[in-house]
Amino acid sequence: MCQLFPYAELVTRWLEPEQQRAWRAYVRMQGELNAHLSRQMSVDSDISMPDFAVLVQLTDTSDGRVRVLELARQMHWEKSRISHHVARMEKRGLVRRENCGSDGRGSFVVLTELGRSAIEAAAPAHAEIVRALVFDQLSEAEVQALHDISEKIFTRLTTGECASVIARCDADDPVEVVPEESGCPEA
Amino acid sequence: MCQLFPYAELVTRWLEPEQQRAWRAYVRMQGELNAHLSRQMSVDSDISMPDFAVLVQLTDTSDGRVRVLELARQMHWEKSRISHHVARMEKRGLVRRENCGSDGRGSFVVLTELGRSAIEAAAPAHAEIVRALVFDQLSEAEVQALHDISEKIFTRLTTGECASVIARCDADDPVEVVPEESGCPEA
DNA sequence: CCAACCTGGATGATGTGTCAACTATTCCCG
DNA sequence: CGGGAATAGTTGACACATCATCCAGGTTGG
Repeated sequence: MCQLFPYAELVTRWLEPEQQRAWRAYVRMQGELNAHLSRQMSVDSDISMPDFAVLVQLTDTSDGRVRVLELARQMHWEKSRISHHVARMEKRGLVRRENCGSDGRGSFVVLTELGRSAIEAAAPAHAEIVRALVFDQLSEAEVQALHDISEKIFTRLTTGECASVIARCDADDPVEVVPEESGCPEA
Repeated sequence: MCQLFPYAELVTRWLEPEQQRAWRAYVRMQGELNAHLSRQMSVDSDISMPDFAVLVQLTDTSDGRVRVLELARQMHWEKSRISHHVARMEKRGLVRRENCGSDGRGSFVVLTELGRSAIEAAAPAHAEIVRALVFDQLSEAEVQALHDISEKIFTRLTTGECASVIARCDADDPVEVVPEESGCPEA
């Protein structure tokens, strides 16, 4: 009755006991949190989390228009993912594609009015639920720890031999991670 | 150039600055880590992460056979998810379905030899990569913090008004979370 | 016994993510 | 200028997740 979750036996045998407890707790939490945020988003607005993420990027630019691959790079998505997703969003009127005059192969993704109102409607509830589910549970020290832990792992992921996905999108540019407090491992 | 990631403006306006930093770092890390683990798993073995999770559950039982909904409950998956996934795995020979004698509607999911050897082949590399990507980056204190943070959020997710998904599978039984060191918030 | 209901599970539609291949442009170099 | 090579983006096939719906086998109350 202790195998509430995967990784009970096989995996965690090669991790220290505290490590395996932490890993199982993390994986489980992360899965539930993602599911919960997605569901909540699609319940109290008409968009999904991926829609939301795209719309945020567009909202962040002054003119609400971004080149497709630029979007991919900012979001750490692969180009086919962004392409497919933009196609779906276009079908629903959340964005629109426009040809790029200066580069014949390129195109812009442009925020529509519908898209703008959709994200404005969705954002407050999302922020609220993140606060309620995550930050209301944590002390200041834990918030700091969450940040540091995330940065360390992320840095490891985008450094050295394992930059795979990311490498597909920004090729030469290793990845724009602000060191900020690296204390970077030997890898 | 600071909008490396979603949630830059719209969302995080309603979180404290340190909270928004932590949230963005977490979301980004979590996305990359999931992607990386999945890719790695399918590169150096013939199974996916979801396959792996199912196989772990089966391996954990003495006889390698579990009722479908029991599996769903253990993994916090919804029944249709497990049903679809088992169907795909069956097609590849990793598991097999067997009718349940004592209950005419029920069926067991049974680990096959192929399934057993698949997970035995996949597990070491997976454990190794988790260690390398995660635990090699963290101090003991951080491992502890990761555990505590995850537990707090998970507890909040599975307590009170927001037990939605989970509620779909274990109905009456609120959820089997061992308190273990709750220090549970007022929620 | 049988009708209403509940439960275990399967199914189909749709949205999403990944990979591999493809097209069309632009760039670069001779 | 011309012919690769790189770049921007699309497409199709497939794996995966969710939802709503369905069905068959149990359970219960009359």
